[in-house]
Amino acid sequence: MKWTYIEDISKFKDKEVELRGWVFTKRSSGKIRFLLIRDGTGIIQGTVFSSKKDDPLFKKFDTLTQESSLIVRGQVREDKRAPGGFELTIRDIEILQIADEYPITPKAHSTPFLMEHRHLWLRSQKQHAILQIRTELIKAIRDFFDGRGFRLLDTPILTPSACEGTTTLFETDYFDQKAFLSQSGQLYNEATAMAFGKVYCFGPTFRAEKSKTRKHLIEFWMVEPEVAFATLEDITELGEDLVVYLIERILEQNKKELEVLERDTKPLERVKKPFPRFTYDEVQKMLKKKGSKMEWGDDLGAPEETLLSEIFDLPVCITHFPAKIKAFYMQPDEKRPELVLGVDMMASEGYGEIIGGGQRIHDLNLLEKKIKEFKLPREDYEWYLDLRKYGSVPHSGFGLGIERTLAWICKIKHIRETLPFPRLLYKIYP
RNA sequence: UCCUCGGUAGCUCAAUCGGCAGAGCGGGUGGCUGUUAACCACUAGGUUGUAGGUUCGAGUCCUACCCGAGGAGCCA
Repeated sequence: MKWTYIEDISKFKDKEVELRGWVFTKRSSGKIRFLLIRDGTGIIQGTVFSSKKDDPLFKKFDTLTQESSLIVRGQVREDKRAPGGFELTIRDIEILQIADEYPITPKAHSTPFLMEHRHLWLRSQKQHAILQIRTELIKAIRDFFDGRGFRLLDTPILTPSACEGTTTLFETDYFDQKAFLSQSGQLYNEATAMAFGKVYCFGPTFRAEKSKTRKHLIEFWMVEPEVAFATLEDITELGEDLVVYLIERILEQNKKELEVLERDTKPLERVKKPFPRFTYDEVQKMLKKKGSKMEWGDDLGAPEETLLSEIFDLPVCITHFPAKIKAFYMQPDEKRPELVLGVDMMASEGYGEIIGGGQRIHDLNLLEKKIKEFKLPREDYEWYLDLRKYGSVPHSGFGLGIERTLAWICKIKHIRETLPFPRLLYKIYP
């Protein structure tokens, strides 16, 4: 008999199949019993009928507990009464293991309890749907960049120095030296961009920041493109194209999952180019008018992000930030040197910043000056300065946070559900 | 790191003014031929986060600590 996955079940109408999976739930009603089987690709209801009370199949059924592993064989039938439209008439049950009393019941549980059982929570429908979208999102990101001729060139996770600040870095031993877990692949990306033209890296990022909010993770994933010769304008457009493409792909490929999550897809369907685009000056004035306490020179806080998404129902791009609130490598605006050519993209529906990037300094003298101003150890940046000595060109890039993007697409409250095993402030179990 | 709230059965919660620690779900047993978080009956299940204090008496009041949640700052 053919081993079949539940997602392919519609191809086997009226055929005998073998399913391998786990007990999702079961119900019994005298001489008919219902078994909901999940195999990772879907859930199907199996039925056992018998006129005999002591039928051996009933006896087997009765020993099954939630999440017991098994192999079932039977005939696929179309049945409108069954969730999913197809049902399995069970002929045989082969038990692999009878599960202990399963901690996650079909009733309500608190988040702390579920997080303690994250390794099991992954089997629940909603969590399964989110992570299913995650795998599609990652595939879509790869397809977007690969389709545009970008080269995937991953940057190191162990790095000899801080890219930006040192307070938020995880430190570890590297033989007799110190090493830090990467906070961004950007500086290395700039080197590979000068070698390959347009590149991206996709990997985990580590921030020892003691932030405890629904938008923060200690370990998160980021895709970072970097393009030689690109300006702020070019890179902003690339960011828009990427986000539009990702939303389209998920809407196409993950209808079932979005339904499980009860996600209203209308706000996502609206995500088309061009996004509203403003300079920092304009945004600061606009928000001030709406009651924000943000002064010129302040970064946007959580209340400002909420306010922005109340005004616009599309993601918003903000450019030309005060140099003081951005990183040392940001290219200053020619007309107003107190500003830098950075761009942040705020997701709609209050999800906040998903993209941060901009144009990088390509002038050697200016970069040297900035390194001094930011009191960075020059010896750590010699290789980075080399990029400005040997054929320097204007170039730009950005980073897109995978988990924040996914939280927005799924419209879930907390970012911790967007990856299989989130690392949160002080929390590293399981 | 700061502010706020919380910790009672395996889980989710209740317990009036300080006065016998309870319910639903889950588990077990039995019943039911179409269940959808099935239903009905019975049943077992407790060091009330930890340590100390006040009191005739503390789940409840006080002190310290531990753990968790929400929010802020910072960021993607």
